[in-house]
Amino acid sequence: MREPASSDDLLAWYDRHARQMPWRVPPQDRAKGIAPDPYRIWLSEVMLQQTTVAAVKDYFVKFTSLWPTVVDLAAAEDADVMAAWAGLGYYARARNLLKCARVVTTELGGIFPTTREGLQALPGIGPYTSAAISSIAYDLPEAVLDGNVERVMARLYAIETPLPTAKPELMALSQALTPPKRAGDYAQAVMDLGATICTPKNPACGICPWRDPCEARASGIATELPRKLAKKAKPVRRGIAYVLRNPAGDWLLETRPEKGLLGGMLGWPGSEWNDAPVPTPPADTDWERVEVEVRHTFTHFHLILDVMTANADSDPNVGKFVPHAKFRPTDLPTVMRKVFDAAKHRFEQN
DNA sequence: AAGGCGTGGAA
DNA sequence: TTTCCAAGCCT
Repeated sequence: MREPASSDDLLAWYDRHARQMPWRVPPQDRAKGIAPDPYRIWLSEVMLQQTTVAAVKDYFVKFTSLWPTVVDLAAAEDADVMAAWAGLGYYARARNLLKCARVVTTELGGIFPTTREGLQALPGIGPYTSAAISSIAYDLPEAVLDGNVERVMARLYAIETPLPTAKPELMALSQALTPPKRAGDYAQAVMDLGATICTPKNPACGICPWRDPCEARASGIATELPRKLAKKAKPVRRGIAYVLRNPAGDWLLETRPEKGLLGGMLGWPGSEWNDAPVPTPPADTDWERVEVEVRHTFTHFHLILDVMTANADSDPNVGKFVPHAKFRPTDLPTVMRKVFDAAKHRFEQN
């Protein structure tokens, strides 16, 4: 009979192996009573939703440099925040980030709620993020359940039920293991374990602090868990993007509608994206097609774009010309930056 | 409540 | 090349 998993064993491992991150207060500092800044924990957790630590780090540093407090962020221009988020993906997060910052600033005096319920009432904060802020920022014993914890719990207790059906069961197991003290360190420890030891493909069971109590390891099925329902195949859609420059060298761009794909972001005018896109040139001029197609994969479809370029002085029927001096390709979402990269050689001087 | 919503790195 | 998937939320 094996001993059940203990949070103490994991915390002892975390004390020695905690990863360093720009938003993290290391366990040794935390033990001295140094508390994390709820603003930084909130910002990091929103950025980390479905996003890797490696991708988030630079964005976190940029955001906290530009906007050191939630009050600073609330006062920012929408376009500046969307531009700073460009490339990170899931742009609804950036829109909700601003909404949340403004609610906290104008209705809550710039102070984040200190309960899970209060946090979860805010835009962009769901079950995971409310638990993460509660535990990491306030040391409340709220259990986090993200992809890491799902995998660790499924293996530790050999849960064969596929996701997402197994979520409630995994949540109960996660809550049962969450200790009353050091809840913040514990939450970060399970996620570190999932990210570095209990990985999806080749878990390093030999050096896992929970190798003894792990039921999946005992049964030799660790790599098979968690089981998941099959996912749908991605369809291929096509589209046409138009890159237009006027005689002054300005670029024709449009701010996309708030809702939907790439909502609120800058982009090139273009057709709809479907099986057989209808051309929608934004100005009446001589368009030339770029030889190479742009390929990009979104969450639920593959996209192939034809890129059309032109120089024109007639008034376009959509969008706004952005002065060349103010145009930064890095302000564009990635698919639109790819379009620019494909088109730019057409506008280089000879 | 099932599907929309980004991106880049790893295998 | 393709697939998987990473600290999910919203509708």
